[in-house]
Amino acid sequence: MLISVTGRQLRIEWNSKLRFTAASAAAAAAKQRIASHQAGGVNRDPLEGSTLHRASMPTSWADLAANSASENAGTSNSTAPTRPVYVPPHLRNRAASASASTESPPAPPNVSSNNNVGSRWGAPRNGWGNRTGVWDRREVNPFEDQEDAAEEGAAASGEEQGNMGINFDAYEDIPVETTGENVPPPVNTFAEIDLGDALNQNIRRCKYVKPTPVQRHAIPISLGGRDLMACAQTGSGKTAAFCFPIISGIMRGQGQAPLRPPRGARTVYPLALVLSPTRELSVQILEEARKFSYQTGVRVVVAYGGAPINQQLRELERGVDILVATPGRLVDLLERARVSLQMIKYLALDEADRMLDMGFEPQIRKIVEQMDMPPPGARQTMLFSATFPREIQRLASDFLSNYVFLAVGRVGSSTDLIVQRVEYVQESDKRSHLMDLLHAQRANGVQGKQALTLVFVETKKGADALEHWLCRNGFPATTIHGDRSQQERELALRSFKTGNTPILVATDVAARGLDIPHVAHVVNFDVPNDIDDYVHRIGRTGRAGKKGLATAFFNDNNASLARPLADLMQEANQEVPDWLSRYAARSSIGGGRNRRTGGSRFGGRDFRREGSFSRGGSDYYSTGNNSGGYGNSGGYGGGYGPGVTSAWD
DNA sequence: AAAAAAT
Repeated sequence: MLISVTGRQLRIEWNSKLRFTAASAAAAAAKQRIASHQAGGVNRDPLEGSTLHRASMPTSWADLAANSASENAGTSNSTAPTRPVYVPPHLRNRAASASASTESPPAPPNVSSNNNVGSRWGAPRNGWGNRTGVWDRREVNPFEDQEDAAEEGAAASGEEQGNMGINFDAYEDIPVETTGENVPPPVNTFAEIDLGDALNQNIRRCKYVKPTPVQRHAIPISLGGRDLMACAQTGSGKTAAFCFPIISGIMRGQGQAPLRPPRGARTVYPLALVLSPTRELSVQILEEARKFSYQTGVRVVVAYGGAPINQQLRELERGVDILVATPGRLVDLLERARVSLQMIKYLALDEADRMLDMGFEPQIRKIVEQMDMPPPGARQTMLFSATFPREIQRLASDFLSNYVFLAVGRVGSSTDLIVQRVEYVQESDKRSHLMDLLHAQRANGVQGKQALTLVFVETKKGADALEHWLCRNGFPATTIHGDRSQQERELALRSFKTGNTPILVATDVAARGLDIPHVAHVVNFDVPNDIDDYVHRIGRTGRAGKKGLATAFFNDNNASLARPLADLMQEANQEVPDWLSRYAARSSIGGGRNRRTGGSRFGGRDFRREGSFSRGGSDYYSTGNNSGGYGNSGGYGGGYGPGVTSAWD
């Protein structure tokens, strides 16, 4: 006890000292990085990335020694300060699988006496590096529920297990196109890709039989070391598409990394960063990533606002390889120097258009460009966005290096998975109309877990009011919006997912990315002003290839959406009511400012091509390479032949 | 105009 107190005090003292050196070291590192980058010294291929780290590492030995000394001061088995050794995750886990059941598994020789292994794995007391083995006993089994369920009822098929049962047939005719130089060819199966045993096992546990279109294309591109700009929505298998290459890359331990940079002892150095717009989405990504990285030794940690920071700091101190974060909280952590981005090899931006809509561009630019993150080319960057407007194009050219552009058609765009209905409902009739729908649903016996209803409203107050009203009228409802505490939000989401309150009233906080199985019906109680928001909202149903229904309450207040809505429905082979067509014709006179840009069923297209078209030159990106251009499903016998070209006509 | 996000 005394020792730990002493150790703590010592660490605090050292910390303040180190803060000074950390700043100058970071500056030196940045200079060095820029210099080596300019000199071409940075290895652009992460698959042989060892030079990357060496080139960018600060080498102040004195600071390292000081750091080691301070870390060792409070512990009993310390010897002379040793050189911090990086042990890649695949080695960390080696002892684990061999001796998971043993009480005290043997430690790899290079770890055993290393209390200063460092900050990435956090405080010595908690980090794996300090324990007798590398097995993280605290790693909870993310598949527990599922395995329990499987034991109880052996009949539990994939289909029964929520989003595990993906209807792959629905994906078959999703059009995909890639552009860029030397695009790595897509794969048809996970087996074709060398992701490693541990990851393959997790893929099996997830019951993923076959990669989705975005995965088929994106995974080889990322494994090939290329940057990626992907137009795809959540629900298309995006999370796995960026997680698999990251986890596999980290496990390969590309680049014997190195000495721990001299920085505050409590600074952590994640290898991968995933940015997402909302807290709930971050949590969801975390949960998926934990499944994928189970027993790989790769640690995933989440950081977001609205929750006590201390708990997140403790989690970080236990070590982090992949950090999932919302921008605000991450900036906070960076400013406190609790997180350094120096070691980032993978950067993934999820729902980038959403993040810009929410005004995150300054934070994102700060994180990516103004802190200590390696520059494009020295890291691998994946940018995901449902749409591809000018701002995203700018972001792409600033953040990415020689990237591959990948456009995946909307899930359900070419099938009738989501039945869209638009009903003309006056503002004052909305509640009773909703009640009618809910009664009808109940009468049809569609209720309970299998039929969750998600009701979107425009305002937070409106959400609360509607929730109350529904509850009073015998429909168990809950609500999620930005005025509720994070705890309330998470509780509401859980209660909805479990079917406890099968109606969720939500603002746009829930519009994008959230994957809730069994949402059978999305009601746009208030129609959004932006067609993209509409697309995202209805995308909460018809997930993973299942059928869904979307009903919109439309009235005179929504005139501006008439045209894009009618167009969209037509594209999706939905029946467009006559009155809506008339509305659309009337409102289109003013000019289609709200019209979708880019290709019909895709969120956008590679603007580099448009650029080359408009310059009148040859189409650089689609000629003279092995895979650019329309209908680029070469070598990929999957069933989307005709769909690809027609989607662009 | 509203929503989200750091405190």
